[in-house]
Amino acid sequence: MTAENNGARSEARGRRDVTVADIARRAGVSAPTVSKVINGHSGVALDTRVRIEKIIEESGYRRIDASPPIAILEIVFQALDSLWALEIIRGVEAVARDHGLAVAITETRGRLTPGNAWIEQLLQRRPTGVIAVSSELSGRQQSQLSTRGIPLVTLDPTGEPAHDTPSVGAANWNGGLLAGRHLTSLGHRRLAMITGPDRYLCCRARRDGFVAAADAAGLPEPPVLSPAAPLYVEGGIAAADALLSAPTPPTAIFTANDLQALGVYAAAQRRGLRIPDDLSVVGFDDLPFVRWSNPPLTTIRQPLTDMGAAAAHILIGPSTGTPPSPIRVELPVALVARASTAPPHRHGQ
Amino acid sequence: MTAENNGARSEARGRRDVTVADIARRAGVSAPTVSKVINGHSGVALDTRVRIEKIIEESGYRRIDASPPIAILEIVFQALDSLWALEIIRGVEAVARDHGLAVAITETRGRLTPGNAWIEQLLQRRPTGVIAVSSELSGRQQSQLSTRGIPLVTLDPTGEPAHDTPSVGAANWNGGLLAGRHLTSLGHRRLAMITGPDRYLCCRARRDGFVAAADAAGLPEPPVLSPAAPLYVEGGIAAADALLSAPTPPTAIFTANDLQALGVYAAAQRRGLRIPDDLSVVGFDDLPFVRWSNPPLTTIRQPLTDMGAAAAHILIGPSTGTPPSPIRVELPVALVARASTAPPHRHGQ
DNA sequence: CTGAAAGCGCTTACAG
DNA sequence: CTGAAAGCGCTTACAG
Repeated sequence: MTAENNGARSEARGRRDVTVADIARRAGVSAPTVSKVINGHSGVALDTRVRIEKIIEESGYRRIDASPPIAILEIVFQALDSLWALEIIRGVEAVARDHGLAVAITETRGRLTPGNAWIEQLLQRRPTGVIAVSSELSGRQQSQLSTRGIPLVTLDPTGEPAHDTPSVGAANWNGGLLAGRHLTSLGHRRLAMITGPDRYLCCRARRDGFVAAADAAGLPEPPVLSPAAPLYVEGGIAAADALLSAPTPPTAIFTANDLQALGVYAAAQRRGLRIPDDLSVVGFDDLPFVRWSNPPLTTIRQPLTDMGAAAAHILIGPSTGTPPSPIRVELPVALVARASTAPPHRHGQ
Repeated sequence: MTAENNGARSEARGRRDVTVADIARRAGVSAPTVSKVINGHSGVALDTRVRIEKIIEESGYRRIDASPPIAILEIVFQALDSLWALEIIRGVEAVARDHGLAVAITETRGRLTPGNAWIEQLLQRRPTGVIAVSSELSGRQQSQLSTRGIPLVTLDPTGEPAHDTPSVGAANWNGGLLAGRHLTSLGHRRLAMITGPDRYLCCRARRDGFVAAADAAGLPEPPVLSPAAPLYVEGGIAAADALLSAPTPPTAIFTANDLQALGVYAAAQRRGLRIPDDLSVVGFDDLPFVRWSNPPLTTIRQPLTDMGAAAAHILIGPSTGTPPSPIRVELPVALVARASTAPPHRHGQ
């Protein structure tokens, strides 16, 4: 008996599979210690653990008696409550489908880092790959995945992207810049922005790009920035109310996403402000229904479906077995000018 | 060490798993002989083989280190392009989550019956259950599932519900009735409805309920029914254009879903018709964003999230192993009166 | 924190 | 055709 094993469906393999014993030998430790590392048990010194993890990684270790990975791509969302999520799902699904994979969805219910119950369950499913959308796996969770050869991609990462995790995002800073330029070139001088939660890097990038555009246009005053508001309609309403109550209110508002922009619509409506005559509004995302809002919303289009597809490709691409290279894919963004923006002070009909 | 095993993720189980050794004991043979039978190797007398196979069957033997059926609920959609789908996903996800199950999504891209490639892949995944949303599995597909003990539930069934498949839906006929009553009690006499594709039973039920309300109110003429229109904004625009071009246009339009209602908004806007002053509109679904449309849409609320949750419960409930009983769950529907409806001919401000 | 020892479920090679 | 023995990959319990 050579390459064949037991306790497992023997699959024809060119080379002998690497075993726990192999790893132990290379790491100069015993098999039980390696076993502990693989299963995330405690009782292993940090440096030993790190050394072993590295060797596991290099060797491409996989349990010999493990069932083959399930043909599933897992997506983790913080919340599943906006078309935003569905657009991403569609992109992932289209690519997964073409490769005979299903798509599994879980929601962390607002938690930035999914719980450990989640990862345990996921590990049992042995998916082909994982896409974390606006979520951050803990270091332990990341190594649990890599130990088992399950690749991870971050979509629209919320914080410092981990060094070795590929990520996909949009050109957020550029989007903010486009919004700012559009408004200043229309002649607006008193700009404001409703910002999103600070922990999202994407929101900060949008804000910085917007401020940069105002700066480049030589505006006398920088844009007024609202305190961070939730990325929902309600968040937009509250922030817009505050902004529009100022002694000299802005003539144009850029929002961190489309939902907030709809909130600005509602707040403006209540005050009898007409859009775009009295107030210009620019959103971010270009969700399918905003072209049907009244008036149709000018917004920065983020290619959510393409982003989902790109993430899926990164996961599926290396079907040869090579782990995905640590890369960052940044997809372009575009201004979609519709009817919610116009030159300022255009009163009358 | 007793029920614990190795070479496998040990899962807490109430009862000890049956092993090859157990079977050997019961069959009065050695473990290697049982092993040969299981793996289809030669060198076992026919009667021995038959006896062992019988015991394996009875004992429900499963390799201890084999992966258990995957803890996944599969949802099949025809299209994944509306918040409608996401609401259902959320409902399923919440229940699945509580039971440690993931949710997998596939899209048939407009096909009423998913392809056979889909079911082959699904069978390999061994999901815990399947929810078909507005789709119909072929008889063969249904029996492929039932053979493997994978339960199926139909959500919002499009046609004749199969006799033995449980289904979940909304009180569509009643919803149509509510819409009609609301409009007639407001004083409307010239009603119209934009209908959905005929193959959807839900759309026909909505229409029939609406017509029944008009009838009950003693209207001189039955509602004008548009030809079947796609359940999207564009479908609503085209159908509304036709309806509003009539010599004596309707004063109120009921649509087969919210997206179509937004299409009516767009068509009305183009003609300079104000809602609700010149035209009342009632939608169906109550998608989250329609309360932010301008004016906020009066609509029939369909509890999509609850429907998803109900479907998941039917699948998960019989965790004892009994198949779900053939039932139909019909969830109630409610009128959500907002600002898109008013008495007719209320011209002036 | 570490690993020798024992054990598990399963399979192979081979003697009868 | 059958099974005792040896072996595999992995894990657990526990002594140091």
